[in-house]
Amino acid sequence: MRKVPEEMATKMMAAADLFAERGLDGTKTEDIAAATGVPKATIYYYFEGKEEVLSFIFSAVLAAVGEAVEAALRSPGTAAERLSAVIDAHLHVFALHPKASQALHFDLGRAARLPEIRTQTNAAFIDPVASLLAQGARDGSLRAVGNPRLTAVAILGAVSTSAIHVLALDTGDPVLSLTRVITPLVLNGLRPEGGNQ
Amino acid sequence: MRKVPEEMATKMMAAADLFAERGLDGTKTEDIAAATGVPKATIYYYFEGKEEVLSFIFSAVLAAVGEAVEAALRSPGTAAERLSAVIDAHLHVFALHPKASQALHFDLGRAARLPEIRTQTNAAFIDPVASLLAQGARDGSLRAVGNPRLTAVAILGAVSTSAIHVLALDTGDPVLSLTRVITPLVLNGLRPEGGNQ
DNA sequence: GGGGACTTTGGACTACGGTTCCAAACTAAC
DNA sequence: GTTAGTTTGGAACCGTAGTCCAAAGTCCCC
Repeated sequence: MRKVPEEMATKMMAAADLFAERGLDGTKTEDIAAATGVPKATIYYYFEGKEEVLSFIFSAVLAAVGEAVEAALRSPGTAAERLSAVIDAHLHVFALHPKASQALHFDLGRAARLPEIRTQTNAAFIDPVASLLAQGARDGSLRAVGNPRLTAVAILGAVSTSAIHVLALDTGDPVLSLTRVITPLVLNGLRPEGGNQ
Repeated sequence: MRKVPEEMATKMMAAADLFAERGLDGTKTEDIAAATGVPKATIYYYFEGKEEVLSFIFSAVLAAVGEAVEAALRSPGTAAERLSAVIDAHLHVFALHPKASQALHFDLGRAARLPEIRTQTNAAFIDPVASLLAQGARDGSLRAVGNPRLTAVAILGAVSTSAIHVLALDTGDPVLSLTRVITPLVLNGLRPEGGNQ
């Protein structure tokens, strides 16, 4: 993949709508060209194919998740409080890029087979949350768990599955309100023995 | 879709491996024919195309989930205990049909666009769990939650995302051992106010 | 202001694979 | 033994992802 210029990158994000609506294979390269205003030949000049366009969009979303999560990690407070901030940050990205997020979730198989996407998912969410869980065990704000990484994956699953669910239902429910469902579930779930909040 | 005879149905399940490995589009109809031993023309006699083969397999898995969950629902005990049984039952299905489950998760987009699959997911998991949560609030074994349905979706997400994660990593970890990660997370997360287990 | 390197684009073309079609053989029922 | 349904190989059709190319445009350096 050639280095994608700023303007091209912006235009390409319009393809997220198509991918979210119809999936990668339901989307013709011509459609991408039409939706983004970038002619097919030009798309192929920059990308190896439509799968690479998809992964380009995914990368952008994952970068946004990564930044949001990182900022939340640096917020003040106990590990438990920061975990709650991370969940909110994650939900914010869904709210900000609903179509791209849906595309990411729906073409998960495609995505998961791309190594950079996999490492980016780890780096953006799983690693930070896993280490946060370890910190929580140390500072006493969270219960120690047997497998922090798997626990992080479970949290990721809970957040993203329900966010996608809400986006797909498309009742006007703001995704952010999910925090009222998820955060107590997770924080109580990881509440230190005997503790109460 | 014509009524699929028993033997054909059994053979077709072999296609799950392909779908899990390469996804629907990475799988050629010829490959399906080769893997199942059913010639292409015969496949087209019974199914409208490969997407219908996929959805046939998904339906089978979801039916298995539905049965397992229903059995768990009928087990004795408080709602909390039955919720724990439901999670185990769900994990059992992943352990029993790993490839088909992976295919289901990876080609989720395809699946989610098929109305029967969507209703089957609701019927097999979301509805029962949501009503279990309501029961738990009544029998006092679980905290009352604002939105039982969304909470059920979050639980579903936690279970399936981490199960897929374990299956994909393909370290010999048995999927069933996930119960030690998920069940405490969920049950503590839904523990009634002030209660301890 | 001319030349080289890179970018942009239209349009023709290729190749692959999903799907359709068909006709011959087979099976089962009555 | 006739009819209805099934099974299959093989050929054909067709849409579309991806390739190729050549003409034009842009940018920068001298």
